[in-house]
Amino acid sequence: MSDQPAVPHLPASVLDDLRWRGLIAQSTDEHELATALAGGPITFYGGFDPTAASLHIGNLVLLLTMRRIQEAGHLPLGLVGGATGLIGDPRMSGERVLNGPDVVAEWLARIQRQVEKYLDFSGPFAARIVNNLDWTAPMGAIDFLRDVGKHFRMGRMLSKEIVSARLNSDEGLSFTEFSYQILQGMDFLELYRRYGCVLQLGGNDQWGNLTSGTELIRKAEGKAAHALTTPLITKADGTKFGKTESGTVWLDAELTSPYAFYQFWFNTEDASVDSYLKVFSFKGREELQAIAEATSTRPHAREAQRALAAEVTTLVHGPEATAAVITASGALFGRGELREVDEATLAAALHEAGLHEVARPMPNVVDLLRESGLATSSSEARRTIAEGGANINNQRIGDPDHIPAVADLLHGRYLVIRRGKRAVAGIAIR
RNA sequence: GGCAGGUUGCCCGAGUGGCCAAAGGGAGCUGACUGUAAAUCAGCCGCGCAAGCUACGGGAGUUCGAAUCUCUCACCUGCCA
Repeated sequence: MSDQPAVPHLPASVLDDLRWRGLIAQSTDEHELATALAGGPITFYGGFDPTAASLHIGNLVLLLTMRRIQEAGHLPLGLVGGATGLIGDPRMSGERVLNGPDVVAEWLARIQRQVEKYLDFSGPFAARIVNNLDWTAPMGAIDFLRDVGKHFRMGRMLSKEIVSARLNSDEGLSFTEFSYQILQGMDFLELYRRYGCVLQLGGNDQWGNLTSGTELIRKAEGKAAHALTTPLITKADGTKFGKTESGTVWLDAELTSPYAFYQFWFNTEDASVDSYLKVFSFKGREELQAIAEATSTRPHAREAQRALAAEVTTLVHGPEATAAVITASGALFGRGELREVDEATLAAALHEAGLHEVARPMPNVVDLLRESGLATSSSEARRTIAEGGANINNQRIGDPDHIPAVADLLHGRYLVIRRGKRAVAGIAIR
C-alpha cells in the first residue's frame, strides 16, 4: 500500500469505491451513471458558494469525492458561486441576510484558492475552475424568464423539500431564495453546453438543486445528465459534525489553527472513526480494514484517530504543519516531559495551542486562566481551580492565589497552562 | 384594523408580589474511571476574592419589596376583518 497510486484504479468502478466508502447518498439512475463513468473520461462538477470567508470540513467531503473521481480518470470542474453566492440557497434556519457584492467577491477569491488545493490542475484530467457569475451576470431578466424560466414548472419547484418546508414555516420564503434552484439548474445546463459536463456532485441537502439541473438539461437539450449526492456526515451521538466548542472547523489556518484542526480529528469518537476514515482518507480498503481491526482490538492505542488526524491535517495544511502539530500535541499532553522539549518546538507547539503574552509581575493562576482564554471570567477560573481542573506545566494547581515562580518558567519564559484534559494554552512572560 | 394569548438565563421550559440568581430538562465545564474516545457516576454551571452588583423583550410606574401588578413601546402567535 503506497501513498501514491501509480495507476488510477480505472476498471474497478469508482462508484463501487464511493459506495463502499459510504459516499453516495442519492443518485440519478445508477446504471446509466456507471455506464457513463465506465465509458471513458466524463466532465463533472461540484459547486461552492461563498457564504463565508472559508470552506469548512463539511465541504471537504465533496471536494475529496471530486478528487477521487478525478483520480479515477474524469475531468472535474470546480464551480465557485459568484452569482449564487449573491442570492443564497434556502435553508431551514431561515431567510439569509444578503451579503454585499464586495464581501461576496472577497470570499469567492478565498474559497476559489481553497478549491484549487484539492483538485489536480495538470495532466490529462486537469481540473478547471468556473464561476457562475460569468454567465449569470450578463443575462437580462427577459432572457432569464423566456429561455430559462419557461422550462421550470411551479408545481415541481414548490414540491422541493426545502421549499415546501420553508413555505410551511413561520418565516416563509422570499422569491430571491426561491429562485436559487433555477440559477443552479442554469449552471449545470451552461456547463453541459460549454464543457459537455454530464454529472453534478453535491451534498445531499442539495439534491433538489441538482435535479433542477438534470431536468433543465433534459428539457432544453433533450439529453440525460446525472446527479450524485454525498451524505451529510453525522456523529454517532447524532450531534452536528464539524463543530467544536469554539465553532465551525474551517479549512483556513487563520480561522482554525492546524493544531485545533488536528485535535478535532484526533478526538473523534471510536464509533465514528472508521466511517470518517472511509470518507476522508485516501488509504485503500485493506489498510482501512487493518486500522478498523486495530480500533476494536487495541482501542487505547487510538491508531485510527492518529491516522485520520495526520492524513486529513496533511491534506489541508501540508506535511510540515502536520509534523509540527503532532510534536506539539505530544509535548502538551505528555506528562512531565515538558522540560525536555527544546525551546523551538515548545514555542511552536504553544503557538499552535494559542500563546498569550503576559507582562511581569507574574499574575496568579486565576488571571493566567483568564488571560489565556481558558476561562472566560474570574469566577469560572476559580471554579475550575476548585474543581481540580487547573494545571500549570502538567502540575495540578489547587490554590487560586498561587503565583508561578521564576523557576517554573520553561526556557526562562514559557508556561503551559491547561484546563481539564484537553484545553491547553501557552503563556509567554515578557 | 379588532379581539385573545405570548416574549424567562446558551436552548427548551416552570414560576402570577417576598422563601427567585430564578424549578426541571438539554447543552456546556470539572473530577473519578480511562485512551486527549464513548458510556457511567459525582460536582459545577450570571459577574464579583468579598461586600455586593446586574438580570426574567425595551421604557416608565405602583409597592417597604416585582420575573410576577399597572401603563406604554416593540416583536411573535391564534381567532375575526
